[in-house]
Amino acid sequence: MRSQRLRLRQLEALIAVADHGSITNAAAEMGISQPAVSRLLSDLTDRLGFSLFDRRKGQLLPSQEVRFLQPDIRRVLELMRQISDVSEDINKRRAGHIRIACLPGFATSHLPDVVASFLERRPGVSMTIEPDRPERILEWMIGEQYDFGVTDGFAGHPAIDSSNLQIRTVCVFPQGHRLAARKTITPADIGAEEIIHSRRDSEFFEKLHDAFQAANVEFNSLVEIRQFTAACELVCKGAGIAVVSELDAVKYVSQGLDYRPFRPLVPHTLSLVRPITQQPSMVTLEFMEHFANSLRPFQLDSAMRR
Amino acid sequence: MRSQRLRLRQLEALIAVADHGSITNAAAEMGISQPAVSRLLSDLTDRLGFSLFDRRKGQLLPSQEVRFLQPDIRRVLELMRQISDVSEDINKRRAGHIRIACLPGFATSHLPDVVASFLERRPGVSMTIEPDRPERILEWMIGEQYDFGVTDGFAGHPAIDSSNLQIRTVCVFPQGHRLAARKTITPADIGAEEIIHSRRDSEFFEKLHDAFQAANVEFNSLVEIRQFTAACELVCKGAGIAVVSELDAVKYVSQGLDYRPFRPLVPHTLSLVRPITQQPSMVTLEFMEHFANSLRPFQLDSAMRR
DNA sequence: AAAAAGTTATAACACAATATTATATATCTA
DNA sequence: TAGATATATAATATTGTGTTATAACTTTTT
Repeated sequence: MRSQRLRLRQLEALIAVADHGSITNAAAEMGISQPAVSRLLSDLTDRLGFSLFDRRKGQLLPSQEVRFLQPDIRRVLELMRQISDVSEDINKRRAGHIRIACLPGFATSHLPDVVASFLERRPGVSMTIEPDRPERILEWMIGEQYDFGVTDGFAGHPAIDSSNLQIRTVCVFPQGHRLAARKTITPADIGAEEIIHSRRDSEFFEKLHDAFQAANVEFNSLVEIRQFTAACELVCKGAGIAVVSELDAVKYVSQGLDYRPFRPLVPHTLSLVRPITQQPSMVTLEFMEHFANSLRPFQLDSAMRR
Repeated sequence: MRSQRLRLRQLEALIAVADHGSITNAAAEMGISQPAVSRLLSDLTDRLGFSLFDRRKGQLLPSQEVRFLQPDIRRVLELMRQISDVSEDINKRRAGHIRIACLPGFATSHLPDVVASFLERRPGVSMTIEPDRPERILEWMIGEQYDFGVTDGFAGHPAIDSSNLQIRTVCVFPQGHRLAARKTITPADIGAEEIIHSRRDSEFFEKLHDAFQAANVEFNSLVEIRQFTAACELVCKGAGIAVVSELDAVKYVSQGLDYRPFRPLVPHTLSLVRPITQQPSMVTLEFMEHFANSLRPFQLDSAMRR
């Protein structure tokens, strides 16, 4: 016995000869010498135990046995080529899969644009986007079910790597509202209005409420809601006014919303999270950077914060 | 760059490590030394251009990128194993495909038994059986659409390798018929009966008719039919009597048919044919032998012919 | 039927891949 | 930090894959 294991090179030679009718042509096609192919085939014949070709007027035709095996062999070669191609794509960041968990509001407002612009230049890359509540997002990070998450008011967890971003907030009101006359809006300006706001147990509500107390203005609560986008919807309908992240506000301008900066600064804290244990794939890293960049225009940078 | 082409061995190592959590275990599983696996992986890393594993508390976990490629890689390895297995099966005559063309009568009478007993001991071997007219069977042989054919009255063709078998013929009649009293049956015994016989342009009809003429007995034609099996059906129903191959006659005993040898000897010539240009596969050769053997009990051997 | 042309097999050898053992280095566990 | 365990590196043997040169065989041509 000359050879033990079935070698890929032998199968390549087999197919090349089957496709080109002679060892000489196959060798030319493979870019190697004729004796090399000759030996690959003789080794393969030893290994398989049956003759591979019938010679008919100068042409080598695959034997019945080879014809029986051919489909599988071609599939192997095709798959090897594919693995090679895909791994190259991975290096060019043109293949891969990213699993994102985010707040429901994000999934419908800011994220789609970011994802679309990211995927546009990366054919072959796919994503899973799962919108859910903050607690669930954290669970998913800990369980490594997702590669990247966007949540808010994240307190920290040993299994989660996070970075917090301060997002500018604005007061939103229907277009043509009396508040449009002001350049910035303070609690005192709002006193009379009914307010649509986030949950009372949220970090953002607390900070906002503190601002009203500090200004000695009554906080006139109308609706308590989970998502900024829902607040914007209600404001559009004329139900009241709200203080939301600028990120969400800009999406509603076309739907009849107007807004002005809110003072004092009460930023909304967004948390970008990922499993700490797992090394993120290179596309994921790239996406996280892309996402962070997309938020920069809305970020409260330290220069402005004072 | 250390390695050019993607090597099968590297992929095997990758999967072994992914499955066993450490290089040491993977090496044990593969039956090679730990440094060997270590190098395979380092070469593969160079080749692919991204890191393959994340180390987490002593365990090597496949990176996101590897997880993305894993399904394809496993499929390749699975296919290689399969090709190896199937080629071994081919050697044991436990895999392969045989395409048979035969006369319609054969497909329903003798062939099924032969095929069944052949396939029984050869799991993995499959067959195509195509019943058709003799002319079509020859076309198929010439066109190498089929591996093996059974026909009758074959005259010879340069592209077809054939062997002719003389099959004993018998006179068939319903059970309890007056002819049952005789040991052998001659044209003279049949004179009064109405005869169901094969087509007038067939070689067998000609020989049979000659026998009647030689005995100076009128040939009392009732029905002309293509297949012996159909003749037997009619004889069972009491329509008349016939001279058919013993091969077919035996199948109808349980359906009320009786038979006696016919004299003079008018054998039915069966032709086993195959494409001459194509080397038959080993299973095909084996089947042809098996088939020829199955006919031996019905064959007119030279000792009896005189 | 012999010569010419073309194809394939074999021999001798070079180099790369794949394995080995021995050993250094890193990592985990207690 | 020490000891145990896992991995990487070095030196080297073996085998797979390639080369060129040449012999043997087929097919075609004369």
